[in-house]
Amino acid sequence: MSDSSRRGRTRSETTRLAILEATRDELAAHGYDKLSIDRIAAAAGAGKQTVYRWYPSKSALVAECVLEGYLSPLTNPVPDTGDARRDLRAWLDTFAGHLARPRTSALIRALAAAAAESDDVAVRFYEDVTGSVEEAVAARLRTAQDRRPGAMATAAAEALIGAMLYRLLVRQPATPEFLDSLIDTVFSGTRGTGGGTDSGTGGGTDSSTGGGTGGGTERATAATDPAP
Amino acid sequence: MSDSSRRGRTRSETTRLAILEATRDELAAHGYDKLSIDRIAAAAGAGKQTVYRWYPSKSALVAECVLEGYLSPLTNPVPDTGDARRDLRAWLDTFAGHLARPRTSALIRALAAAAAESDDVAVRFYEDVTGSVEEAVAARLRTAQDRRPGAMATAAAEALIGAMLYRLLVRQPATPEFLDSLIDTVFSGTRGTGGGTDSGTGGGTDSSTGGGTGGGTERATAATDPAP
Amino acid sequence: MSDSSRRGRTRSETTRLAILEATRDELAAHGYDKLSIDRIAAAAGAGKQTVYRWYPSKSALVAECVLEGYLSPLTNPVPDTGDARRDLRAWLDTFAGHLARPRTSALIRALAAAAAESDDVAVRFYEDVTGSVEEAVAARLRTAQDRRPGAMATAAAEALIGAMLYRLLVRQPATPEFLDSLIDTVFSGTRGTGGGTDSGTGGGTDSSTGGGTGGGTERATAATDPAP
Amino acid sequence: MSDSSRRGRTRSETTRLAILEATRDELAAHGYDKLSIDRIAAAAGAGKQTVYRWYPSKSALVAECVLEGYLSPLTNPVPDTGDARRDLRAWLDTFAGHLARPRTSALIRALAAAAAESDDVAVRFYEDVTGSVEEAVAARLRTAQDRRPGAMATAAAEALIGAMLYRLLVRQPATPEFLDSLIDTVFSGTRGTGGGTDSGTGGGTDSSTGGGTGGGTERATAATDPAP
DNA sequence: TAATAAACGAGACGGTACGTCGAGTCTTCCA
DNA sequence: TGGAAGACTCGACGTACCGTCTCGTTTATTA
Repeated sequence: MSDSSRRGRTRSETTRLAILEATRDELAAHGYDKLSIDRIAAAAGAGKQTVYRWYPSKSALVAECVLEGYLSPLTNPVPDTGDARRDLRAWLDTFAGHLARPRTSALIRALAAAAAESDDVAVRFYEDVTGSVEEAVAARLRTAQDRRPGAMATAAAEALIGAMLYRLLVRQPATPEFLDSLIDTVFSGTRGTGGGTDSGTGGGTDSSTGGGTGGGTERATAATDPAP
Repeated sequence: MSDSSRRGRTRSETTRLAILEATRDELAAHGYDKLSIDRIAAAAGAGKQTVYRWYPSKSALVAECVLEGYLSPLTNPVPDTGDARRDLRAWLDTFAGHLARPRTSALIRALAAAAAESDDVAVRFYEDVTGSVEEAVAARLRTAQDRRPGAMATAAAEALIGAMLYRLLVRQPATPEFLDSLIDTVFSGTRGTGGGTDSGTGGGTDSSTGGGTGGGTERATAATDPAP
Repeated sequence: MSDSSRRGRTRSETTRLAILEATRDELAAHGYDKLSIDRIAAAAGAGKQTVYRWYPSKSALVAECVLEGYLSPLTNPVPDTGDARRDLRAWLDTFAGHLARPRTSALIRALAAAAAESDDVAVRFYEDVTGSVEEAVAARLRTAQDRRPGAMATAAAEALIGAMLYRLLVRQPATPEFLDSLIDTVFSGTRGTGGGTDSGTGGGTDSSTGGGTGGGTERATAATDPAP
Repeated sequence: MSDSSRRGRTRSETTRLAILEATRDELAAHGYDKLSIDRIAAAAGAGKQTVYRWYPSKSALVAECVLEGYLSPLTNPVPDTGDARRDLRAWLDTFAGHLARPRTSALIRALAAAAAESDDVAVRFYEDVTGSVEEAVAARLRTAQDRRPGAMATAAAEALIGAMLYRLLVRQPATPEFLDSLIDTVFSGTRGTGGGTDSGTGGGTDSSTGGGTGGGTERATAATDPAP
């Protein structure tokens, strides 16, 4: 192959990884638009040219980090205990736990900024990170008893992820109460007696059941209901 | 007042506005992290010092733009025809229409980047722009017949806005189908486009088959309405 | 004037001089082609941009140094005691003394390199340094009793200077013996260290004396002549 | 021997020459301090390592070029017709002719710069190029009828060469008039009203024709004398 | 006829300096 | 005395070469 027969010294894997790690650290420490290639190269013990040889731009570098998985401590699996609502609530909690860590939140914000500035990063970000998270969430919704159809599962997953990202961007903490309300929104629609956020709207519970709609929904709702 | 009695030349309103407009244009044209104060000053016909006199940093400048309303063609009112689902669907459509314009999307993305990088901008962004949009949406949900409680209305509003922002960031178009699914998610919870998708919930079948969109929405709305 | 009415901060004379001095030192220390603008700026306590603002290239910087007189410890006056030969021999000795100092020789070599690489520097070098030296030497020759005509005085001056420069470039020391021979060449032409060296052509002696031109020359020649 | 019995591939003469030719071309095209080993290697179709294997530095490379004779189109023989003055004037003309060619002058200037920057190159330059030229000129002077003694012949030769080099460095053209004056200076010492530059010195004709031998030199001197 | 070893082209490596751009500060003049 | 113009220091940018170091290949010599 033309590839294998290429002459000249081969690319140093060690250096490649050192650069990516340095980039991740810089990203967490200074954010996307303060990224300094000089600093990254120095931290990686590499020459600047070596960085530029493989990554023509800041965004390409960040994109590679994404691809390499350095930036996705987010992709934890969605549990499956049979109760979709409870499962997603648990997953959401873990997710929020990650985002609450200063380093991770800085990283995600930096990544959001990178995605905002660069189409390439945005697409990579979507395809390699949030897309897969989203798909995992959507898959869990599809396999729930209510058999939520594909498009809706996607929309629901994006609503969850989008709301979390939004809170992160505007610096609003994702409190347990908020997560509850979010899950309620996705699982109960308008009938939000909420997973307990609502107080004293006992009637709400009825109405939800009264919906007479899905047994699946019912059970899911019931699952998170404090009082069966 | 001490203000009015201050000696010397008074601040030039003309210049102030020229700076803000130049900033907005730069933001739309180059994004947040490529903002150049030099360019802004030149475009505004102002000295750099004049810019720095009033705005100590890039983010303060952007924040002022936000405050001034240059960046919020987004705050269009939520209609109220009595049908909350239809109203919000309509509002979402308008919203998506704004975001589909290249200049506006560039602006919002730049603003998201600014918010990601700067706490100050993030808070301003929230308080002056998305917060009020969110509140308008939440308010509409609260006044709906289902009397969605406060926390849930907020969560639902953020789910809508967050999903839209997320789509913007990852460069996924907000198709009408997606908006439909989003509204369905918020209004119908688990029952998707129809209860029929659920396993063994006969009642749902009708609505799902009724499918389509407009009709579906109608029925979906009806379906989730606790009190017909 | 358009110049005097220019607005904005005025050029800092302090900085200008610091840059030129740093350049001179760099030139003596590292030579022309190892000049580092970074180092010059740092040594001068100036920003690189300030250097580049005023001097678009290394050669322009060096040329300015020349013009400013930093590089011409060479222009010592040619004495005039009435004996041109003795005067120029003395001047040549002083000249050689300068060139023997390591710092000065490094500077001149650097300058020669700069002149070799850049037309601009070459012309400046000629007009501001060697040209004036040459003219001083030529002037002394013209005012000698032999009234050497203009073009020849120039050629003789360039022969002297050129020979010195050549010795400097090829690292040959300018010994007193060499300086003697050089003066002999210029003042006695073919007759070398003395008319007697010629192969018995008495006429030659006549012609030289017969020139009638100079008793002065005669005397000057006699001065260094071993055999009167 | 140890040399001939060495194992392994032998040095490629083709490559060696290609490198030297590329160096010469680079030198003429860009000058000494802009020499790029990268470019030379590329132009020679050689790897950088091959260049470095044989020439540890830019100056060694240039020195080798000198040694190889690539840089000495200058060493043309000094004619010997019996009239030293006329011979050297002719040689000087040829010499000036070489220096007038842009490529050659660029090469010599580059070489002067190299000599200015590097002791090694300077010594090589002297020993292999100008030294031999100088010696040829000096030898012609010594065999002249006036039997100019060794030291003076050297000084005179260096005066000629130095003056030419100086003119080259400061970008002053070596006009025929200048060459005449130079020859006059060396051959006539103080009495020169200048050979060719002077008009109306009929006597000059005689001297030139008078050729002969010793008288020739004598007469040549006389020829330039305005006053017999 | 192998095995061995040096030189070869290619080109990636850690670095240094380049010349440019922008940030934010500090004058100087004008209105 | 506010504001334009613009020079200042500082630091990062992305590029060009430096001289060194693998790579895989080619060509001699030696076993």
